Amino acid sequence: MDVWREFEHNEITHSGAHYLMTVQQLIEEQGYARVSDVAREMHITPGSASIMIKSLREKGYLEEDRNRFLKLSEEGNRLAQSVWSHRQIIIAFLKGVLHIDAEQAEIDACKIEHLISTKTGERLLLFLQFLLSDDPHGKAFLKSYWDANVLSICDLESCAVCEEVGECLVIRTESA
Amino acid sequence: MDVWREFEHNEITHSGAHYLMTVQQLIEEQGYARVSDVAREMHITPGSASIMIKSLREKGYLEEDRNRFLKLSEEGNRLAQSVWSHRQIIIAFLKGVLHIDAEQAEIDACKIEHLISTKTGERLLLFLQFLLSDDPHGKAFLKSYWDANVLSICDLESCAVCEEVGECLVIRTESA
DNA sequence: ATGGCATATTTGATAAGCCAAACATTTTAT
DNA sequence: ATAAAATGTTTGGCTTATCAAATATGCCAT
Repeated sequence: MDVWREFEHNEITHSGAHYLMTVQQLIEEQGYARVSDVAREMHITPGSASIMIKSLREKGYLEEDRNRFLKLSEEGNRLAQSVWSHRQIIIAFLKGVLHIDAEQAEIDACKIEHLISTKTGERLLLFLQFLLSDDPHGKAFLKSYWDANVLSICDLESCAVCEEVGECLVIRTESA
Repeated sequence: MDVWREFEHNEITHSGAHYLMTVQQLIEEQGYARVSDVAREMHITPGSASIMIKSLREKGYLEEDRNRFLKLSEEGNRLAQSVWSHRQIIIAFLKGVLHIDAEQAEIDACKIEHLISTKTGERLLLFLQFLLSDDPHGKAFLKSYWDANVLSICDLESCAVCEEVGECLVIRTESA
């Protein structure tokens, strides 16, 4: 009961998820991540970053070595990966199926990526995978759907299934 | 830029949306809504409700008559209606297409209903409407998709397109 | 080894939204 | 008409996550 209060009961907050993903991204891009790197990247003050990162350390999502270089714990990595995957899947669906423009798709995905359940993420992925599979019904359906609805109101330059759908699924299935 | 900060920039907060929908629901069900009715219905203290309702009044979403009976302003009504429609559409998609079980579908929908853009809600509705239309590609696709994927992992008692999809769409198109 | 810079942390403030508890007001019932 | 019950508001406290500004720590170069 009180489904509406579930809004706060999440594995990670929106803010927390973005700290973790930023650490992951910085390590990938430049090999390391310190408090100030995260702050710069996220456009928040070092003070805010310091406090939030301390809290994420205490929760076991982040670790710091003797030289103050951050890395994700196993749990932190799992979380960041999960949220990131959800984002890719949602963006692929919004752009590739519903033909939402890229900017809006990213905003929508960013808002809900940490809120959808594992099950929903999983099923949405299966759905997209089927649409891209060799089964002819998927393509026939999409074509028919776009012909009937979307093309007439579509504000995208291209209405083909976006490349990103394919990319995302590859990345996701590799890392899963 | 800073897409992740968009999370806070919404027309209404999660909490606010539920206050408005509760007022709407109470008026429908019992003809009136006072501060204490809303508090009781939402399982929050009258103090909290008093403060939040004052704030929603100041923002122009709620009005109070001389006898302290609440009603939605035009803007409040529009917002509540919009969030409620989004919820119905998302639930219909999660249950009817992805075969997420009812309980999880409601939780997921409740978390994201106030966060998705108007465009996304609109397109998702079109998508569902097409799936339910007379066009044969929709049905063929769904059957093929479920045969290939979902039936094998489906934990629902029934895998037919849920009744709710139809209901929701009727309600929505009537009120739109 | 001392000044200067980058980096990190702490402090005090803010905003939302909840709680409990005290207080105020209004309605109802006798 | 007055006591009791229902209803509404205020106050102070809590949490999360931000900011600005002050302070601390460490590092490098002269």
